[in-house]
Amino acid sequence: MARAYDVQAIEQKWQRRWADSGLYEVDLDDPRPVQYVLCMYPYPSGAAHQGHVRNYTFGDLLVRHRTMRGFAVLSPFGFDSFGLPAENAAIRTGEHPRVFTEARIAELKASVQRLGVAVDWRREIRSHDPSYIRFNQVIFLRLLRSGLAYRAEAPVNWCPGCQTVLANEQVLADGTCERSGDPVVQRDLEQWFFRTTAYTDELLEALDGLDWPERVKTMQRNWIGRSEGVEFDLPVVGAGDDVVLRVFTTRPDTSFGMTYAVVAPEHPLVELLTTGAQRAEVEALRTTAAAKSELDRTSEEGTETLAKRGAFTGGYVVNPFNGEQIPVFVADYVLMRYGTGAIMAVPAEDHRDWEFARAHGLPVVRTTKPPEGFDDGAWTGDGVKVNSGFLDGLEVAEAKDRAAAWLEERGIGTRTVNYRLRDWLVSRQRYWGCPIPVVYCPDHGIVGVPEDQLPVLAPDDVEFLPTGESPLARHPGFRHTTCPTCGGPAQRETDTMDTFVDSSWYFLRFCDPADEAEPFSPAAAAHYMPVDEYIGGIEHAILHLLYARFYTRALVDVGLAPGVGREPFLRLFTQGMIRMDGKKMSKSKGNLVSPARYFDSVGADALRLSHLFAGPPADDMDWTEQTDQMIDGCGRFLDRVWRFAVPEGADPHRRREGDPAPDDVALSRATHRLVAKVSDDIERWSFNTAVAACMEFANTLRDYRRAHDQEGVHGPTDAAAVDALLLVLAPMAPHVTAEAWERRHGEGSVLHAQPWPSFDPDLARQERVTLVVQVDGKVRDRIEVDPDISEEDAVKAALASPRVVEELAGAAPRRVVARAPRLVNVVR
RNA sequence: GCCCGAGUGAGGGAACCGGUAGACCUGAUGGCCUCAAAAGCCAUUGCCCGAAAGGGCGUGCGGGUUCGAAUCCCGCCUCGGGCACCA
Repeated sequence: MARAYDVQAIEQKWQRRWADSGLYEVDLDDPRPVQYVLCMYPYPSGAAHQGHVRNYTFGDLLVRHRTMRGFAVLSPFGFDSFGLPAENAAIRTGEHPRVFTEARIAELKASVQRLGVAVDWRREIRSHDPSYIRFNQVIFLRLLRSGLAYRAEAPVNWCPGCQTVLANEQVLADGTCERSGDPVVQRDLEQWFFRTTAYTDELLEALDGLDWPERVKTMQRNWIGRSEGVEFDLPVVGAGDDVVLRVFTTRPDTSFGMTYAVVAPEHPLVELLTTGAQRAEVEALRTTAAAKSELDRTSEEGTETLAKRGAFTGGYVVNPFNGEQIPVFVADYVLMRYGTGAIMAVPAEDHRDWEFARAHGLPVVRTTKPPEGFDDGAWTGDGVKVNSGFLDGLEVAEAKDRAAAWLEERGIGTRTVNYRLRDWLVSRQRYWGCPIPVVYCPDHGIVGVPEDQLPVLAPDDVEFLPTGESPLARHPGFRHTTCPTCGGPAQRETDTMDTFVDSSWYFLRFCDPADEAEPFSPAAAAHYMPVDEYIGGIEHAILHLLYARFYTRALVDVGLAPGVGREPFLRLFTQGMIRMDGKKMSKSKGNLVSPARYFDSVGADALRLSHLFAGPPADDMDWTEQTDQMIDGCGRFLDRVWRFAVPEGADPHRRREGDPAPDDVALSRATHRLVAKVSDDIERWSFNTAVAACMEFANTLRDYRRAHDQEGVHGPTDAAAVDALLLVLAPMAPHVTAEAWERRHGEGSVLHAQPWPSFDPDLARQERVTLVVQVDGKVRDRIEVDPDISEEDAVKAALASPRVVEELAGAAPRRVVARAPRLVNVVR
């Protein structure tokens, strides 16, 4: 495609110019009001792909736009550089993860710079840098000291073949190890945790005040999974007065309908409940349950398996509501870690209980009257209570409350809240991550490495073997150390932190990236935080965003971030993903379309513009055969803009001065409308229509110039139109607009240092608007009217329309609806 | 199964509060320019009837509310995403 200007030379020139001028560098003493615009820092997987381009195009638009609006915009960039892919590559090729990772960072950084993104590169951080590791570890130790980090036994995925713990991602869907193919089992091992559950309620409640997509907030709410209910005791038959089975339910109103109870295989009362005759069956069930991972336990379905997954213990408990004895089953679908590890079963009002009761031939007693015509299955909806003693006749909500109060009065139950959210397991048996700075001393137990000895760095002289075991665990020099307290021989922790820890505070480090004394100065963090616009993929809706919210609170509470707000991200924008052939475009799917070829052909401006123009930023975008043509179209548009702004050779348009003629005023009005429209569209993230408005304006400008070919265009009006177009396009296609501006206004005039254009609302209003005249809701005429036309005059004009006169044929209209100046509807 | 989100020309999309459906772009067709091509420029482009003027239909499907529905309500269908034994 032949272009109107030298794309490569101009883009290179301005990228250098922006970097050299420090236009986008901000400091604490900057007098301008602050904005913090941040794109989620990327895992460096190599050169940028289209997802990055889309992300950074949106972010850069905001950075440049807000800078022009007079803000000091903090726009940092960094790399989430620890992670599994580098270590897997090391195992495959023997190349050290650092070498591998830094090469990928160089590639990604080069392509981000080639995109022309405005970044304060002085603030670049990489999570594998020793300074970042150091403060990661400082924070860990502070959390440890305050009890927010702790070590405990937890069920983990264990591969017997590899003799190691696996991450969930390394367990295949069929429950086998991705490397050895052995079935993965659950094992209890000591692991490190962060106490996210200390903030459960706050994390849930504070969601209401966030300017985030409702979808993301809902996902977080579901993930936290708050459920209110009641815990109460069922006395165990024949086991003495104080032996009780405690159950949790959200439906205490259905208690009269419980016809059996179920306990988890690991439940401590299983031994006691199981009778001799049932022992073999119960033991068999417990053994298979223990061998299964939770994934297995939760993936089976159907009545047949339900029958096999539960066994009668032979024991009975008493329903305190009606004194009836009910059998106790053990089943693997009841989870020990949730609630009390035991449930009451009400088959009439719970789907799973219904299925289980059918499989085991257990009775069903309805306690909520189902609606007419509903006769089969569990009814979980509202209704009037029946068969429920003192609850009879009440509605479900009221009955829940009464039943709970009844239990509390008798001292056999309490209202409780259960959550799905668990503490965050942060230890990884991995090399390429931040070492956990802890030592195990035979005499002093867990001892944190003193802060002045940080960072604890992983040694480089390790072997990467395909055993699945971390090289750190096999490195005697790293492993054997001395106790910081007593100096005696001790063992170093060889686990590293989950990489989500790194990404949970990098936005704070960006505020003060060179600080050698502390993770960040609280004053600097308070100055820039919270992030005003956080932009990234929807795939981070739960984990990263929840962890970062937790971590920010924890940092405030342990005293590292006084004065910083508890919510890190004021506004969140989740861009849609790019799909190709119906699949997400990603490296692992092998369907990447590299931005590099567009940089080399149409240039960064055209590629950026096409991402903005393709559709709403939040929507998914399909990359098809037509996408290339669309990108070319954006290049053609930029060529037109260039030719408008920088005429080649002699200016083909004669220019006149003096008073503007009506046509000139019309162009001036269109210019004000353009500025108004683009300003508004950018505020509401409607970038695609902002681009469309620019294209429409270019058509208007073309028509104006063509119409005045003979007598000449009005110089000042024409120049103002072109300048306005360059200014509003400046955040979208920064290079070509910057060059065109400089050629028009002379060396030293920097487009992106100009203030964002203002507009006159009076001029931006349409001079004439189209009044639509309908008869019975069908369009019959269009009349050009003054935008201030009164309703009365609008009706008068409509009724005078020949088309309306014809339709009415002399009859009086039954009704006339007027919405001046847009519409009059004549109803016959 | 439950909870979200989305369905508009040949394609991407626009219509922000219920008021001209299809802005803008891509593609396609025809034309101008050219020795030719590229680039550029011009015109047409939802479907049907009609020579035209004009008319009818049309926003996944079926109903409803309204003077008026892509937009609101009810019931379906399809696609995408999240959660998925959480008691």
